Amino acid sequence: MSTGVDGGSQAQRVGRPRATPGAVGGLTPREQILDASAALFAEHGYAGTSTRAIAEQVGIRQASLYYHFAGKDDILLELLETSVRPSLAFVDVLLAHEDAAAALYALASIDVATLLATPHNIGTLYLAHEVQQPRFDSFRAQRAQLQDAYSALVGSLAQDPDFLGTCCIQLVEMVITLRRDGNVHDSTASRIALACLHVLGLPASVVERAAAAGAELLATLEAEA
Amino acid sequence: MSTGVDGGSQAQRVGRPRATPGAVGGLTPREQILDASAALFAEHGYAGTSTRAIAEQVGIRQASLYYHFAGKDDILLELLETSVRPSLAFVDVLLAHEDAAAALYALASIDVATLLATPHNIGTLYLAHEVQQPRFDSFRAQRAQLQDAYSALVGSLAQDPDFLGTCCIQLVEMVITLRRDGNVHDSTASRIALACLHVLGLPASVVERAAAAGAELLATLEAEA
DNA sequence: ATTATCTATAGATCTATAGATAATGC
DNA sequence: ATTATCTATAGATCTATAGATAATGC
Repeated sequence: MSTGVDGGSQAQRVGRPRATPGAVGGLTPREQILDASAALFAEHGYAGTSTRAIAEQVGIRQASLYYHFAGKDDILLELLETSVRPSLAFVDVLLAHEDAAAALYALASIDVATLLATPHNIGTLYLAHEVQQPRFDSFRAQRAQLQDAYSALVGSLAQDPDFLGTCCIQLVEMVITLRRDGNVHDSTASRIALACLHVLGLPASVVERAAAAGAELLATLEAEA
Repeated sequence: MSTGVDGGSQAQRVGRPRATPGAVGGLTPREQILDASAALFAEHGYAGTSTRAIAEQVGIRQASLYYHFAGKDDILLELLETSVRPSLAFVDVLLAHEDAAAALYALASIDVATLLATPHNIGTLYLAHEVQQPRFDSFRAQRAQLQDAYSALVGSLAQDPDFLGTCCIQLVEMVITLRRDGNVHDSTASRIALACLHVLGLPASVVERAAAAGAELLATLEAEA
């Protein structure tokens, strides 16, 4: 109802065209803005990125951003929300799964994969101070849901689920740093998931079995989706 | 030679006095600026804190900051460096220690304690994007030394020391989040140190023994200092 | 008529410098 | 004379709004 964007691939676009028509690549202007913002926010931080810089990257004028977004904070909010959503979709199934250790392994793997799939390492923004503002409550609430899921899974495996759940989240978010520093390998997701099992203090035999079961569960979930 | 500050507790200060003489509390103006900056940087981030806000908190005029610091970045640099230094002082002794697992436990404990002792949770700034700038190379170099120490200790205990060393650092830095959210307890340091041992995948018996030895080593080190 | 851009600009910052001034101790 | 502050300000931002304009499809 609002923007009325094209559904087709390279459909005729309505409205005044850009001064510089360059590299559109099938993305709507809105998507282009989000993509450019993600890249700049991840590199220079939110406060360190001006609306002018975003517009320049997209190839439009600074003021034109405000046709697509009410403000700079709306861009960040949308980026943050799209980066947690995918992981949350799996939480319910995993919490209901009978083997909690396997479910934890799968959740950590998925979460790492989500952060790796994110354009331009958006995860870097999770610890940005701006995110603590009430403006981003909805994002933090979603992130808290994920936190709760970790704690719930840990609860049936070890003492002190809150602390150890936080440990798991922390280990998962290590992928943000690894990615920033170019230290990501194929095995990164599985090694982090394994570290989550280890940090609980489970015996090696249990960890081994859970990792195998978790990998299988993961394959099943991916096949379904 | 430069500032020529007083050594005495409440010695007569030279120079034009403040308009608002309020709460000095034995701190030199320079220290007051650092303290105020730490508080504001931790709450609003570096880019989100103006020199005006810092000056206001201290009770001086914005321009007066530049008598004590060449620029805003110099303030951040000094804050960052004072926050890693203490941990590094112990690295050499710990690397030379015969029991690597105990040494790792002690290093993690000390590092957590360092981050907890920091005024206003300066650690929050470690992941700030500004810190990636060349301007802060010297800080990052110091932090890298700490990283190397973890990897070296892990090296004699498990495969893949780089990855697992990063896991340990990540677990240690969890204290930053815990502190920000008000979730720090007396046992936080020991629990994080224990988690570092667990994440290596060591058997429970080894972990238990190492934790006890590590705690003892820690007590010895603290007694010396 | 509608859509999506543009130009121009207001108004509010923010950092850093220049130079004046009010204390101090000698 | 020296030190540490102050006032005043230059110059460069930065966000967001107002209103003009150039395309489109009907």
